[in-house]
Amino acid sequence: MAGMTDAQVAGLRERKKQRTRWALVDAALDLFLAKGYEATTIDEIVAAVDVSQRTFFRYFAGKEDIALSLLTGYDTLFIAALAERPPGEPPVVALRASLDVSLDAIRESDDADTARFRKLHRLIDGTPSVAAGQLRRFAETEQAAARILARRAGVDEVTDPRPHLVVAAFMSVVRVAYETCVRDEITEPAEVVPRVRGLVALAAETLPGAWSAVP
Amino acid sequence: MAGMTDAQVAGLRERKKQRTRWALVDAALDLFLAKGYEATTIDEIVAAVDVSQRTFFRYFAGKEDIALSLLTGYDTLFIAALAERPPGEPPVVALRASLDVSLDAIRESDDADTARFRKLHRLIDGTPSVAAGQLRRFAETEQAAARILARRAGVDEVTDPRPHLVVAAFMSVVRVAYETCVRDEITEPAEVVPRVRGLVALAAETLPGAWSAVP
DNA sequence: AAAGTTATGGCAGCTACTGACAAATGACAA
DNA sequence: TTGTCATTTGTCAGTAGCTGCCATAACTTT
Repeated sequence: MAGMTDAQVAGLRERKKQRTRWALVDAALDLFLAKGYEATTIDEIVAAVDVSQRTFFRYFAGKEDIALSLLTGYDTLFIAALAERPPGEPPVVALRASLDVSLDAIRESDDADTARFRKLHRLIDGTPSVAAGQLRRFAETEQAAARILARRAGVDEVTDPRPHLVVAAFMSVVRVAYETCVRDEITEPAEVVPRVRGLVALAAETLPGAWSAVP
Repeated sequence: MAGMTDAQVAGLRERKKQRTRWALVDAALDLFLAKGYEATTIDEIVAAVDVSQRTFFRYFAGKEDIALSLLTGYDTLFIAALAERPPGEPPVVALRASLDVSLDAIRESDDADTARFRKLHRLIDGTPSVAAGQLRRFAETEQAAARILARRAGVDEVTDPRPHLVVAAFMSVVRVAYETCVRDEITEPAEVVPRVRGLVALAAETLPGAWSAVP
């Protein structure tokens, strides 16, 4: 795959939109890293790409949105993969397999997306409002995943919270894994991916014992 | 306890500050519920209490902050309780005991705080930006709790992520519990508290099996 | 009662964000 | 090619969140 961000074949109009979209993202990430997230204004971003401010807000909901826009593709991939896992499979197995799909996508991204991934990880480190945006993304993905697992298991997600509990615990482990990467300034996809896998594996051996330990 | 929000004995100045602070909170919550969170402006809140907008921002960082300000006290209580648990205790036991402390505080709050609690729960339901603020609060509490558990266990929190994993999973269960309350419009502390305890107990029996199920 | 400390108010200003309308630009068919 | 249609873009005007600055008012202390 050449990354999920390019619009293979399409009309001139669509290609042009994608170009300005990613031009805005790249300009924003560069400015954020150069002079700080809060200190960067929308006006500076749109000036670098030479579009109007109004156009910016037609593409993105705000600064936080453009900063994290790279990751929405991987989230979508994760959810799509989860929806196609065989129904008989245990929840955690399905979640780990779907996570592997999105991690593979991160590792096999093209150069442009890899560069954006690195920049984003450097940005999140030391920018609380972007980190807060991350939390929102994880929560949305969690919601979608819980719905899928509940349907798979054939239970009503309103009366039975167990699918949601499993997904929440799983996603929180993934989140902690990414957070340790940010903290240790591990920005390379080739290093991030195995670390996330490793922490999920560690959680799988650690957490069951931690919960049941009631002396 | 008469709630953690009143300033027992103190100078006139301090008492006055607490009064305007909670007057602002109550005015804000009422306005948010009456005409919607986004539709309520800071100007309307300060007009109801008759202070200047500038003063508002000396008390609160913004709308999100004032909406969730009631809960910061309970968070502080949770962290303080966790810090005083005996060091030999297993992490999850310490976390559950500390959670009980903050849940007891919620149930034994005075009438004013109970009313605020109810309003806040009604507000979060259907107000995404306030719900997002909740996520940030939980993340901050998680950070603090992880640090305490790491010190207790005598491990370096940088090299050993296990304390953080346990706390993250635990806090995510608590968060899901609150979310189900909001979804089911359970606003009464007397109903919220047992439900949170129940979901934590359910997680304790469900999650270990879910993680280890690797056929 | 005076001096010192701290909270408040008023203002000026910046930035994020939105609605409405007009101009430009790509899409498509005759 | 040209004319028509749909969509995108720019401009403008306005609202609201938020901050720094300085003078004034209010409590505190001696």
